[in-house]
Amino acid sequence: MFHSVIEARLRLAVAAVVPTANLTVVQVRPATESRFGEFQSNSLMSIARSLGINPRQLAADIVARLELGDICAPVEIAGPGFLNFRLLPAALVGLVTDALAGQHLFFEPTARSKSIVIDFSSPNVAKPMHVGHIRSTGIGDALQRLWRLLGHRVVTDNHIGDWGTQFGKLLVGWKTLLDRVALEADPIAEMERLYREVNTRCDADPLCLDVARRELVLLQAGDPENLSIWQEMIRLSQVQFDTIYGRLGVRFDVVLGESFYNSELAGVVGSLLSAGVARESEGAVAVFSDGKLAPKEDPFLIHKEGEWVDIPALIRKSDGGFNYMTTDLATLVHRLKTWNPDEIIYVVDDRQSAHFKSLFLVFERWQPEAANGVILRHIGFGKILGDDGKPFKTRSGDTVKLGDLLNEAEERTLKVVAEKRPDLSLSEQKEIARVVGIGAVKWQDLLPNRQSDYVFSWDKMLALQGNTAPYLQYQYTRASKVVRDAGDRDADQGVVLTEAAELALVRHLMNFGFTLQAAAEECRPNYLCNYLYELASHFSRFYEACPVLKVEEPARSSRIGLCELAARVLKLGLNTLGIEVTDRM
RNA sequence: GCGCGGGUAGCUCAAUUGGAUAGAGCGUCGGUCUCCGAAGCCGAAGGUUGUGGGUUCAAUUCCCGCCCCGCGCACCA
Repeated sequence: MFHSVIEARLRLAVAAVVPTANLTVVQVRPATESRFGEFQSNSLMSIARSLGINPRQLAADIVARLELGDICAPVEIAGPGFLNFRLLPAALVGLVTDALAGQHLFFEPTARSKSIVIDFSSPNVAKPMHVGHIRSTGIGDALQRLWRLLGHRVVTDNHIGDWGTQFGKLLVGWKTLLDRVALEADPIAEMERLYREVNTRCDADPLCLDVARRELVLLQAGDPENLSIWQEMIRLSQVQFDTIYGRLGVRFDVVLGESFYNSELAGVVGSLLSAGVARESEGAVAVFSDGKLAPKEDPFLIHKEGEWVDIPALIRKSDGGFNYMTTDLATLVHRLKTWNPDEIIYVVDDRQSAHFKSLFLVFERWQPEAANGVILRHIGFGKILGDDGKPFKTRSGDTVKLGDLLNEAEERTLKVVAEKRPDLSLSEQKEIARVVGIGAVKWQDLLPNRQSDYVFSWDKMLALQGNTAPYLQYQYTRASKVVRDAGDRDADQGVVLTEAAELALVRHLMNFGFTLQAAAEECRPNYLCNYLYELASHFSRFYEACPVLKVEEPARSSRIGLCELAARVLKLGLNTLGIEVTDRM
């Protein structure tokens, strides 16, 4: 790709002129405006600054050493020291020709493949998946697709909540209140009912709480009856997970729930104690501040009533039970041992950022060498809000179940499809409604910057105009329709790029790879969303301005080719976000 | 109180992490189908980027103060 060629050669030139320069800061990026050419570099100005020399003079010296005559017009030095790169028309034509010949699709796999574990979704056993799971699931799935597309080795791991204190109450409910018929009809709803009923009883009756605790202890001790009930609850929940993930097109390489690590937890605590990282406190075992960080940076300290006091991370409760910190440490160790990854990515709600900060620090203190060899990243995200600016709920104030949400998305879309396309059969309409409805939910979720909250709106996500999944999917159908109607393209006619709309489309296609890489590295799927929306707009303008099937050769074949490439990039890009396309809608 | 996010057009959000004249969508107003799919396209209006300083060729972005909003702050995850 031209981007990496230009960047590599620019680095060579910089190294020749300034041998001491840090070459990683030398970066080339797509030009912000077409009048600046195809690519630009702003890096020389900061290098000049750190060297205390005139940036334009430095730029002139470097440009004199720069060998790009085979692909670029003479490099322009603009303003205080920008470099502007304009591709030769033949280079652009060559790039498109190669793409049409199947040699690339405007991106290239990484030269340095990493292995990455991605932890996302993490639903709980015996509870319905709800709207809160969209974000982790959608963002996590998009990220794993992105990293894989670029040639990295990815392991996706669904860390299911299949262990914990809630099972005491669930067991009591199962043994005393279970309605077999209801369980048969809707197992999740029945288990949810059991939990709620026991929970309210326990709030009023301490005796009930005691019973629940006893059931939990029995479960943890391996009591056969409780164990088999627990396994049945997991099995029933897994059916729900599989249904939802099937509809979302999400799959995991491994599903290792919290319970998988039970046998490791005592060892983790023992190891942390003997390493001197943890100590006993008020009957519990906890990790305290080691005083090496400034109080403000230290997650194990908190400012209260005028002084800094300890807020240790608990790894064993005073009753002997373990916390999720302990489980997360055991999980981390297991992942390192099993996959030896370069990076582990946790796609979890931003509200848990303090937990991950603590987790990573505890691990560093516990196993410094291992921690040194892996990058641990908490990829957080904001909440989904309703129209009222408060967390998104149903009218009656309940959490919105994910299955219901997907149903509604499909139903609402079906109404639109039935109205717009009465000529299609019902089954075709339903298939379109499925693809568009699910796509709309995902797009709305992936489009905003992940760390900010966003407002959930049926009307906005299903709107047929504007920055929505239906708009992109529609542009895809237009492009692919032309390609279908065109029959075989005459490759011998060559690629001709004369119209402004053609050039704008090609320039944008060319930036696909740059965008994929940025989106993956920053773990920001919205970069790809923005890119694809712009691509769809560029295509639409091109389609409006340039007749395809009705124009003389060689423009005809050339433009069919552009439609084909736009369609392929749109489809691949959307698929990388976990969104499907249809040929008709 | 302390920490972490956030505050950008009437509304909902971007801004490739310090770049060139801060961009989209919705809404408003206007134009555009005898012509490859109008679920489209074109145009107009709309901004002191919460606020006050600072750093520099350049600040929505980095630093400091202040004002609002959300979230978190040992034995739930």
